[in-house]
Amino acid sequence: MLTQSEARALFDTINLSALNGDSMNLKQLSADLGLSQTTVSRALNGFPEVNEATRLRVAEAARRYNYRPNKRAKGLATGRAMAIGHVIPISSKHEIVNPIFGDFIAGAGETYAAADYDMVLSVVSDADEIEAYGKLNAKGTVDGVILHGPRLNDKRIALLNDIGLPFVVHGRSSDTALPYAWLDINNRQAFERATDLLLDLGHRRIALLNGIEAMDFAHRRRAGYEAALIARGVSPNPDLMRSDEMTEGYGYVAAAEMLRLAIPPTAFLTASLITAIGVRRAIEDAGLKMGRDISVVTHDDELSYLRNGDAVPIFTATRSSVRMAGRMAAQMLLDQIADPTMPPQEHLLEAALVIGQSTGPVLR
Amino acid sequence: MLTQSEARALFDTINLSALNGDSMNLKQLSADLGLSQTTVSRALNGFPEVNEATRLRVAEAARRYNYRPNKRAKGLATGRAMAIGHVIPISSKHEIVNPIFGDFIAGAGETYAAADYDMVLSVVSDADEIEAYGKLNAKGTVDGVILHGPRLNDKRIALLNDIGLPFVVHGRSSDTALPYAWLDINNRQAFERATDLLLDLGHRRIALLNGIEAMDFAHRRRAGYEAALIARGVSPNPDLMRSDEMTEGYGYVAAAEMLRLAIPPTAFLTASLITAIGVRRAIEDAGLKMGRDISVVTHDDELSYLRNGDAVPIFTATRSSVRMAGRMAAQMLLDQIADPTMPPQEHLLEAALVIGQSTGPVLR
DNA sequence: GCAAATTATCAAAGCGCTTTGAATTTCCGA
DNA sequence: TCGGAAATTCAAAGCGCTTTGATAATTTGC
Repeated sequence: MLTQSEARALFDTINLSALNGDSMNLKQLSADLGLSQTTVSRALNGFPEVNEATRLRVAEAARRYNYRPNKRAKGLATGRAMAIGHVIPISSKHEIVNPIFGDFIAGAGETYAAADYDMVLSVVSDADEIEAYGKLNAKGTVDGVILHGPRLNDKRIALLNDIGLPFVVHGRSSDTALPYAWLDINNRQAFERATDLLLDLGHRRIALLNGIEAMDFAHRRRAGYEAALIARGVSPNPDLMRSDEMTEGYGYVAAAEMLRLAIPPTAFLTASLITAIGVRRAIEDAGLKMGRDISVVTHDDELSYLRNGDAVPIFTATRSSVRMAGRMAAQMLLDQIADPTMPPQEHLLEAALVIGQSTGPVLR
Repeated sequence: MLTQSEARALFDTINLSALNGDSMNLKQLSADLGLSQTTVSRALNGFPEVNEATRLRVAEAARRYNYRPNKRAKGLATGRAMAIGHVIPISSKHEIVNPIFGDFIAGAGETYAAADYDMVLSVVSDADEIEAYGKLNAKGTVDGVILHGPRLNDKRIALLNDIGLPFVVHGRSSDTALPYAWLDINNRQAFERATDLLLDLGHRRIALLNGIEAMDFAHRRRAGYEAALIARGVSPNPDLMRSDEMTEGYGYVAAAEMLRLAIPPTAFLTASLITAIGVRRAIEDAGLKMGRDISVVTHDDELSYLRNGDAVPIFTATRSSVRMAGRMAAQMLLDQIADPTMPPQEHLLEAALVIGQSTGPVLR
């Protein structure tokens, strides 16, 4: 018969951790190895002052016990969370929980995983977004954040600067005085080129189904569109411009209405593939054929589950992978965290203009 | 002139924390209040043994200093991570980074936020998924996980049971012996009813564009579809069944091919709205009209940015909000964590069958 | 062959919180 | 007015890690 403490001692020597996950810890592991916690910790973290033979022995034991340093303890000791935050405001108006976000997150997640960082998502109501950053920062939940969906003169940028939490903006914010790190595509130029293409094909009544124009990207796209029109002496027509959240239904309704105008547009420029799909539906409902009767150019974020055709694109499009953007933005942030003295990085990606089956010369 | 230590002392009394986030902490706060850390901690955490006047004084100071307990320290002391994990395997084959996932996450995120839990996303390569759970568990990163995209006899369920990490499955896994917590929609019945509807309309050649059938939900949907056919004496025709990832392109290609058959189908049953959009494109490309020449029924997850029409649905559909499912699954998991003795909860949601403009009687 | 330098290891403090067990204060009825 | 119960508050230990500042073991230089 064992005494209670004997039983306890025996129990402790048995390796349960590999099975039930009840955490082998450093104390236990170093006791088993007959080493100090210091040495074991250093062996595992690649410090130079530990004997190579010892290191091997430690590594082997760690593997056998499936030992993984407790994240909270490590974080508390080092002062680093090893996590990056993404705040997702949820509102009826502007849904950032959209397909673009999913792909961006996937890309960023790949980068985090490679660097052994976690990704923390905070879903908050629109009103609580500002507070959410303060909270993440004060609680020390994350080492940095990615800022999504920047608006014109976005006040979140100043906030993050003030609280001193490293961040990278996916997109840019016009009229923001402070320097800040950002990764954006050249929205203005992309839409200018897209509009140019349509003008080259003889189109003069070109409709713009833009995203919400309080969003910086949409603002820039409209600027590109208007600049291209004006450069050819076509004055932008308010009847042919809409701005809304980029849903399929928006594309359908807006296009259907415009096609019923006395002088309907001959081409559409839309802000997302999903909206373009709505436009196509409206075109076909009107008994017309896309690419012959009506041209469509869209922006294509190369979403993984919504491809714009295979070899030959369905839609003529300005194209830039949002997933790649996620990977890059995440890396920028990790770099900045690793070296906080670095000046804010800026990254402007050019979108490709790919020709698909949705555009053609204007009919006379 | 101040000595260094005087300057330091002064510095310490100034409330910088509210501005720069350099963490007011419990020690500092209780020193300022002239109270012990114990009392301050208890005041903030609502323990009964603290004087109400004191509690007010503490709360007020905490607010003024924007004090938020350090998450890692709290977690280390309590042994709880206050975080839930979602593992997202990323592979070329089966993209879980799909629109459904985004909405589910949004729903779950709402529940977590309300309970002051964080959401941790782990993006891993397909091969690393199993290890990812072990890692999250051993490091103590999360208190539980949601299991996504269960397959038939999914081995991840046994793994999570073994390591003792609380989890809830979004979906179910047929042929799994162990009891486990799950939330699923009644896929079988939904597709049985959808097929019934088409049969009632006189259709006999009904095509099924299913999801990947290694996935449990797709397996059940096919079972429902076949059961309905057989009940009416129609034998399932392999030429009219496909199974693949639910993209738009898949819907288009599969439908286009089937419409070229010697005896083409008169109706399609598809697994997602996106696939249905591809089917519609194929129908229109073939010069036919959806709802008149060809009927389409789809499953609709009520994604926030991809609505199936407004008042009148575009597609006749089996409908169930995946966002709501996210909310519920998250709550189930939190409940289970709060009371680990609870037997695993099971939740079966029925899908609504809503009639849209995409179905009609078969043409003779 | 011995002091000095180098290498390998360790004990203990500290990260910021919670919680235990004890100490202090206040309140009440006898 | 006094002793015990109730109400408050506190000091200290502990969560599992890293890191500092020794200490012990081994080599090296002369």
